[in-house]
Amino acid sequence: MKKPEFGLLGYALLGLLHDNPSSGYALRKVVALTPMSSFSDSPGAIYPALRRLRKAGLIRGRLEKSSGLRRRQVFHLTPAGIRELKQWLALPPSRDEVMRRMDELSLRFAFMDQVMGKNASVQFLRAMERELEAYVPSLHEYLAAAKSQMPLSARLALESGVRGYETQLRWTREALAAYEKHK
Amino acid sequence: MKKPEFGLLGYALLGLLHDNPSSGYALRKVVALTPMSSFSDSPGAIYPALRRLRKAGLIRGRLEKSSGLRRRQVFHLTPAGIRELKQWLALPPSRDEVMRRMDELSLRFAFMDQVMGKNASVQFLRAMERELEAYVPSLHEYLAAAKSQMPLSARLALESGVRGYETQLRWTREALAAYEKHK
DNA sequence: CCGTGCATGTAATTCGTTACATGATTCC
DNA sequence: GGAATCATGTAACGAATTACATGCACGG
Repeated sequence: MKKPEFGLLGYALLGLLHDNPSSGYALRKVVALTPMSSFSDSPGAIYPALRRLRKAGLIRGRLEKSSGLRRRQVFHLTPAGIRELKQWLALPPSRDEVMRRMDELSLRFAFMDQVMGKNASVQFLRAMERELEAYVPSLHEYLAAAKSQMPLSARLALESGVRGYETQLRWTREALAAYEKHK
Repeated sequence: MKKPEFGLLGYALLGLLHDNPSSGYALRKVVALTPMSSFSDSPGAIYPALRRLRKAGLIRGRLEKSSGLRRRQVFHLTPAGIRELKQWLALPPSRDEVMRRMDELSLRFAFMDQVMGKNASVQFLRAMERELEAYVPSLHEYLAAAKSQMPLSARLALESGVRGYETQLRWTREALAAYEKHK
């Protein structure tokens, strides 16, 4: 009996619903109109994802007839949904995530303060700092070893990736400083 | 009659095969051991992708019995494969790609010098610079308008994204400078 | 009465993932 | 003889994409 998994989109929706119970249509607009646009706002993505969450008992919908329009359903988290969201947010950033799924880490962190509190945010940032501090030097090593045999554009593309991780590390440290000052 | 599409992985494989005809196993190792690890190196990803490319006539395999091991197949691009690769590489970076698919742009650029020549690389970078110059200010606007209502971690997560695009823009300019000097 | 915006959904297809299966060779 | 490495593949499943379908209400 394996634990069911909900995609990144599923968790994104849980996070959005935690603070603002919303209809599917409203969620689509949030995804489309904010810098969450790495997700698809197509109905074929959002509505099936909501149905999966509902079937798993993580969200419940209230039908609203009031506003003269077509019936719409406002979803909110159930206690099980809150538990699932917190469990996901509590995962510390792993090496693998830092290397290949920074987008998921950003998403987790974005919800962190509201759902888990500032202490959890600081823990999260510290773990991310550790992983990045280990990963960035290994990228530099690879680059130093490989650069001489690469065409210019390939080398530059690789350097662009390394820059990204360095920027992320700098950001992590500044974010930690922001929490320090905030206390 | 719609033009068939090959996934990002398909084009990655075409790009790798352009300079180094390789077996599926060798391609898996390249994906696993270099910073191309955003792709999956699982056989369930690589082999079906190769079969699709072969069926479309973009690659051909030569069976090698020589080395005592199990029979292995070394793939190389056909003329149609080279055409398809070039057509993909010739696409100028669009606004949408800059916003949500920077990974694909990096991949295109990595193969650019070898397959299309340095002039194409410069054209590509100039277009990317234009798109980023238009996009970054709009992100700043959004951030300025929204930041006051956001919890700290959400604001910081958003700022991390903006930093990423700024870094990318700086990199683009430096890359252009590198090509200037190279001439 | 027609287009636009609000609002929800399904169908076909494609692709990736995990897990499994197979087979040959070399090293210990 | 058994583990590790080379090498290729399939099957079941899950999830996203595009495209289509539906229905209500309001403004011009």
